Amino acid sequence: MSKATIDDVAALAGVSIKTVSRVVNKEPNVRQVTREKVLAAVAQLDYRPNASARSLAGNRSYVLGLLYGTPSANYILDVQVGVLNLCRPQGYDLLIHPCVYRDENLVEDIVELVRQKRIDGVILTPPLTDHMEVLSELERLEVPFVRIAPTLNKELSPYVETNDQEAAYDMTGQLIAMGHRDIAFITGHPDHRAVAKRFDGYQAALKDRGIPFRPDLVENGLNSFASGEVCARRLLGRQPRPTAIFAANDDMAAAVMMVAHQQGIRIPDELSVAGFDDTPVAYQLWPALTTVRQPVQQMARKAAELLLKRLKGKDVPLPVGVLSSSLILRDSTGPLSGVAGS
Amino acid sequence: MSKATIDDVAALAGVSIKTVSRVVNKEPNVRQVTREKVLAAVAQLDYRPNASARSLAGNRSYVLGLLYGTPSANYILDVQVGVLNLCRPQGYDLLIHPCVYRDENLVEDIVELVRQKRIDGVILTPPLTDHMEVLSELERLEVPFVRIAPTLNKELSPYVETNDQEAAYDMTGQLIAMGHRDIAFITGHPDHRAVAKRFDGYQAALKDRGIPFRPDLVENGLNSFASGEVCARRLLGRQPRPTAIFAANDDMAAAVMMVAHQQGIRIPDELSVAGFDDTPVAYQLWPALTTVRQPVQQMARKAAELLLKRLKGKDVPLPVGVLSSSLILRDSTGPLSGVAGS
DNA sequence: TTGAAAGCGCTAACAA
DNA sequence: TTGTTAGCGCTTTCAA
Repeated sequence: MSKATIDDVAALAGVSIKTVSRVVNKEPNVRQVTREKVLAAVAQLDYRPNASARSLAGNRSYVLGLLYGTPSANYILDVQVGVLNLCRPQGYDLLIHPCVYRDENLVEDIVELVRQKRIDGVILTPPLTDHMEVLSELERLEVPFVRIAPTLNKELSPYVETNDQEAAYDMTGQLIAMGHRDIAFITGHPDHRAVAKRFDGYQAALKDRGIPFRPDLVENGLNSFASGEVCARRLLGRQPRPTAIFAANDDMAAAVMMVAHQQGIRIPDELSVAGFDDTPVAYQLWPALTTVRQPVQQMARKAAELLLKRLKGKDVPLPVGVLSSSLILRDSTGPLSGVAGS
Repeated sequence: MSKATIDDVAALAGVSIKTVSRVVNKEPNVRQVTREKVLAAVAQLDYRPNASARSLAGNRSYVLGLLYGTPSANYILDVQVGVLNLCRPQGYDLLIHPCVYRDENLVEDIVELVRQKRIDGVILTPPLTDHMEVLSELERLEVPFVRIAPTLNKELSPYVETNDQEAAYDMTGQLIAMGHRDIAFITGHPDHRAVAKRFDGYQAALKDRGIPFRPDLVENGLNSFASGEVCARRLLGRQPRPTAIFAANDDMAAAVMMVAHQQGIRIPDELSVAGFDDTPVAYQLWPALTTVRQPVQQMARKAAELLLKRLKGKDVPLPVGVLSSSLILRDSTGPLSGVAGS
């Protein structure tokens, strides 16, 4: 009973294998009685279609590939969950494929994956979303793909994005509204262009509020805690010292908080700190970190949805999903003590 | 050129397809000249064996399945990386399969995955490692599996484990050596038996050092930050107040630190805090958290290694891997101020 | 609405 | 050391 094939089912149900195939694949044009007969046989034999045979004959695998560089664990896991939640109920599984962005075998690895496993579709996360070589290779392979938060060549594929820039703009606006004028910014990793938009939002907010931009209050981080620490030390040495620091991600913001603690700078009384991403770290810090939450799971789910739609031929011309990030105001930001608000 | 088959290669190389198959699968008994001819043809045609055909004919898929409940993102990602590092170079890919431990479809889902995708082997992480129903189903399906940190029925499969209990023992010993006597413990989620061993280590250390066990200094957490917060408030209300709190994981330890901060209790002067896992949170907290680091990636790698060995028939009788955790002493623990060390 | 027959591209006996 | 011949279990024309 452990390995019934389509022939067994057909024999038991007294129909041809083609009919079994129709029923199993939920195709139309099968009489209700026939369908029921087949389903009964399927149940009785505990029949499971063999994915390999199906894949070989049908030239598709019911497997999606998830390609990612090495962003944070939480981000990736959220993406995985979001994608799986949508695609598993539809019979698709997920093959994961972490990549090293600067690896010379990057493209070759991907080609191998797609061609060998007959991957039906690919989902890309930053910074791979903007790796032109990868993108053109995927096009050459004619495998449909969808991108989460791409920044370049958006016409190349369906994609999902958030309003990062706007969120950074709003966060900066909040700080300004609290009375801050000397607001520093720690940028993200240069490979990670999505993160660059956050800096744009910061600059735009300053400009719109007529706050002079101080280049000495910008430090370039690499998304890591360690890089944030270096930036924080520099920024806290500037004169006049910034009264708020906005980091392009939570890890770097956490580093700012640590440096501030070490230097006896009180948060938020003497220094407000804001991050971006709302990682678990954010609420485990003390004081809890003000940050921006991206709906990562939903983005991934939406991306999977767009991809599956493509696979099923519903060829909507370049569908695009836009989801909103939200400000999470916690305790690490506040009005300057002894400073009047604006 | 995009879809050469084994026949094309055979034709171009002037050999039979069986010979091509031999070369591609690195089988012995092929003359060097022949091998080179074939490899040249493979390169020229950019031939990639079709995984589905291979799987169908050979009755195996070159895909491993990773089953996990919902432990932390970092843990899972480390496991994924560790497994992939070992299995990708050997031609195996990884299908991920997050499970809901208490879901009634749990077993059915797994059966479907294994049978449909013809998964060659399965890797289990806690708490699924101890889910008897899942285990016996896997046995019935006759799919080889390996477990990471199982606590029950260890004879059922190869497995990899660490010396959790010993590490907890050592950590407790450290606290005692620093002069602490009233050491509290926050236990982990009851489904997660691996975490229970940490409590055993704590108790053993107290006993061996002749420190009376105070049941009022034990609180039952659920591995989450929120549960840790509740436990911390209770523990810090006990009389006499504990001078150290050892939590079964970092998230709960982080909660202890937050509550201490809120109550104005200085760390480590008035309270030492220790965690377990060395998650990124640990060093982003202030003061940085003393904790225990498990070599998760290496464990996963080892697990994959044991599994692949099994698949290749080298049937070592129940191989077992044991790796060591290490204490990471940071700033959240220290001698009591004004209290003489032991 | 149903079925018959022909592969999909490979591996696995078995021969030679 | 190499080749021949069957399938693996499905999907897909194309007929009926």
